[in-house]
Amino acid sequence: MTVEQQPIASTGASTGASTGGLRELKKQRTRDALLRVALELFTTKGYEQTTVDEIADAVDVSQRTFFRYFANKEAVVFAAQDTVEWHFVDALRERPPAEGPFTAMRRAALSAWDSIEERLSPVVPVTLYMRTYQVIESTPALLAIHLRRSAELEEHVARLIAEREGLDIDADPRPRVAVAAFTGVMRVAGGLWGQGGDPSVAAIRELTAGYLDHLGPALADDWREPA
Amino acid sequence: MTVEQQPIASTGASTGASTGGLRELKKQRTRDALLRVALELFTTKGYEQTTVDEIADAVDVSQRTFFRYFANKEAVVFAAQDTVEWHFVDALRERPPAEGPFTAMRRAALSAWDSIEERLSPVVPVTLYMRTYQVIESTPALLAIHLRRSAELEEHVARLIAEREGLDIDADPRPRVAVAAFTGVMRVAGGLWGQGGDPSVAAIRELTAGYLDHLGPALADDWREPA
DNA sequence: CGTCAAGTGTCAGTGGCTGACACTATCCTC
DNA sequence: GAGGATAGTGTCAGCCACTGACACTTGACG
Repeated sequence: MTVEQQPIASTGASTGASTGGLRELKKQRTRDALLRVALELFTTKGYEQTTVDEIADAVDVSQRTFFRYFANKEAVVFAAQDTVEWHFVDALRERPPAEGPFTAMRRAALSAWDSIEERLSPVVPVTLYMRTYQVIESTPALLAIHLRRSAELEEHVARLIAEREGLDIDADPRPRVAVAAFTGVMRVAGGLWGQGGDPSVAAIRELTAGYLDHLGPALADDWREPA
Repeated sequence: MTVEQQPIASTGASTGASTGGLRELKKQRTRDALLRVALELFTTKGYEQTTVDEIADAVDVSQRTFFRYFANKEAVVFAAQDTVEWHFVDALRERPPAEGPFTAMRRAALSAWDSIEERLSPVVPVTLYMRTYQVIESTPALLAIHLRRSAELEEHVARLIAEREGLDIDADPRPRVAVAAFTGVMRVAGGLWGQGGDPSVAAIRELTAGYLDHLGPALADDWREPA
């Protein structure tokens, strides 16, 4: 699985090209190679079954070098996830101020899924990301970290919502509470999608939309009316 | 910090005494000693600054023995948390069927805090547990695991709610959605309590109650009315 | 071209965790 | 109460993630 250095010109954008020095370019290539090889290995033989040595060997660098590019083994897994999450935040920032908080979050999530491909593919093929997400959901150690990262994102989003509504986040509990409820539902959808059989973007988009619709009814204390 | 074996009679209940053989008793004592020494060290010098060797040495057993009692270093931390969580589940089971799902969860949480002391103190002093919880909230690695455990608990609670309401959990999304929103809010309260200055049971109880009250208003899309 | 700095490999070491195996202590039976 | 079955423990060797130190190589730039 060795990844040979390709001719300089053909590198496809990648993360953030910065200035075009040869040094910078090689770094970019190494990072890309490590990222893709790692995800490929994780999705085929499993996260815990893959050692850092294997990844490094496949890219012909030392283990030490791997750790200079990624703070730890998990960091590789969440490199793509990071892009996806910021994509959602960006989408939320673009919602018109007239929309209420919940509507804004809902529409941001859906529109983010619609345009995820363009944003993600320079970093990593979308299908590889999808498979990676399934690995996250099914590997306890990764799921744990994913949830903590989600909690951090949640805090970030709560501040954004507070700002939107012109509220002091430490005085008014509603931003955090609303966001907590929202991301709670998102997580349920994500979890079920991870177990379900359809690993497409469309599938998670629809699942998300459906579950969000049930939040209002679910909080009513009387469930005699069917969902 | 060596913990010497006390005379047989004076052992205070502990986890689950089972039959009174000498073997069993020694095991119980070792486990207890490991648990308390570990929590004491974690809360004083920090989780990551404490090595398993230190804990084992303090109890005069080998590192290997530590790992025979606890699957890993984290398991010690969550031994007490486990008791607390099951206490909530038990409280939920005791709510009258007439109560709606959300009301039942809310009251179960509050009543669980009211009676946590009796349930917890045989395992570990309550103040030690409180300090441990703060360690969890402030140690990224532990927070991650805590969140994953919460997600598991959440699934369990969702099944309970579905059962209560006579619903098929795979057909009706409301149980999972309601529980996700509920525990999302609980988590926000827990997080803020961890940062705040008052490490008492009363403090988290009140914080929880207050935040749950805001869930309804927070989901309304119009926040012009103050909370 | 030569100097400087950035990037890399090697090495040694720490900490969490596991399997194997021999040893010791309780238990249970005769 | 001796003696064998069995549970629990210590020791040892080893894997893997990760880190600091240091020497070496290679692109950057005057």
